[in-house]
Amino acid sequence: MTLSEEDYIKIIYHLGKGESGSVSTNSIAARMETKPSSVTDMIKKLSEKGLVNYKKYQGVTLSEYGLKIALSIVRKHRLWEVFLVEKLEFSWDEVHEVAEQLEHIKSEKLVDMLDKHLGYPQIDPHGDPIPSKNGEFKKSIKRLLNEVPIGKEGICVGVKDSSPPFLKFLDKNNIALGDTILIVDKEEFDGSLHIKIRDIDIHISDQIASNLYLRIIE
Amino acid sequence: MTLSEEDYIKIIYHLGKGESGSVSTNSIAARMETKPSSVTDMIKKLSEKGLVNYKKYQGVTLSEYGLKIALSIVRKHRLWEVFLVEKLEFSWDEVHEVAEQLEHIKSEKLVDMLDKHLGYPQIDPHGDPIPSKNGEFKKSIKRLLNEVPIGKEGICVGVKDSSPPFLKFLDKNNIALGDTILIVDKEEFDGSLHIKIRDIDIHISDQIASNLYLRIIE
DNA sequence: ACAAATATTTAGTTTTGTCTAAATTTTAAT
DNA sequence: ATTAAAATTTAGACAAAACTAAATATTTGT
Ligand SMILES: [Mn+2]
Ligand SMILES: [Mn+2]
Ligand SMILES: [Mn+2]
Ligand SMILES: [Mn+2]
Repeated sequence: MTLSEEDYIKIIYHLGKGESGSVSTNSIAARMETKPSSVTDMIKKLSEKGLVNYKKYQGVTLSEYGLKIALSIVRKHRLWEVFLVEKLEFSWDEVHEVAEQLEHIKSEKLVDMLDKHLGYPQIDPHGDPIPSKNGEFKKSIKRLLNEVPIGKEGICVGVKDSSPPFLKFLDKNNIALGDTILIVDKEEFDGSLHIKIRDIDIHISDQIASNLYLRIIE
Repeated sequence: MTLSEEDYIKIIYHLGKGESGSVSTNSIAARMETKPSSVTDMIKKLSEKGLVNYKKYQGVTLSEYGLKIALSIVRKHRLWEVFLVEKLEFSWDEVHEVAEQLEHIKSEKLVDMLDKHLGYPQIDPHGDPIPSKNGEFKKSIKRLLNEVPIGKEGICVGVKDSSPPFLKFLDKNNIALGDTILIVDKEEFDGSLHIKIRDIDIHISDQIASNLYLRIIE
């Protein structure tokens, strides 16, 4: 597998999750930042190699073999992201570009030992699940913080309200994207929440909670 | 710089240290495991880019700019080797192939933070010096253990006698390639040595010491 | 149902890095 | 000083991955 083939396979995997299953040439071209004609050429090659199922004008889906490859690349990508954040002090939003390169390094032992070195993480810094060696992983869902049941834990992955006052509030309360948040308790009276973030308990209003997105595993 | 260009530059750097300075087309071809005609093509391109000095039939040398690039690749290669051994439990002889890939990852921050994560190592697992960010590094020399002055430290990089009995002896005494060895003292009488290896003091005969190579910095 | 718009594929080039075979230059041997 | 051997370069070709422009196929709007 060349680097380029791997990127195509990974993109087809990500796009293929948008229901319908079959992925269009143009959508791949957009994600790859290339031209549709180049995509057609590559799809033909991937099809000949048995990585995708393809019928002219009908879009493309991953074969079983292609899915296996896709998952192994996603696994590597997310493990490297964890490494960059946990070990090299990268922040949440700096890791993607580098992981995009590191995911192509070929060495089974490297991936295994990296996994071990990181303590077999289940999710990456963006809250996305990391496939196991044989391609299994738990689904994750994105929910507003105020809709998360008590006792659940998730990673802060986005805001609904992105106005400066709200962002400033988050900053002042030391809540940042990428933080792990545990829902400790919810007040019946006003819907406000007790949450635990970086081992510190804080209390936030329903208004705040309804503007923060959490990604939850399972 | 493409991956291939970087490999050529690195090889020209390594071959260029064998006196004479100028590197032959055939020697590059041998190291790259490619044909001399392919080397000529690449040399022309590198020459146009100002990375090497080249005159037809006269061999090639790195330009100042080319040397800078070469040192940055060597730096990355050796830092990754340290990472693999120190953090991922790779052994001495398993790291090269993987480092050969990792050295091409492009991210200044990655290299800086990796360096920090590793505690700013000065030498790689093979005892070779790691260039600093601005390309400086100490020279290293390979010497027989019995010729190393008292108080010096080095990394065990090879054997002169590779017969099974000798290798078995090393194994039994827990001396392995890649180990750091400190010369504690030398007995005048028989030339035997007191050395420290993995914090353990051991006593070895001159005969042993004259069959082990150490790589010493500076 | 049909024309217009959109999506996709084909045809023909380009760039990068490689190859083989042939030509040229340098080096080594008599 | 020639000649033979070895090293190097040139010429011509190929595969991978991209592009542009043109040709088809599919969808959509009326
Ligand atoms: Mn990638
Ligand atoms: Mn991620
Ligand atoms: Mn390399
Ligand atoms: Mn090394």
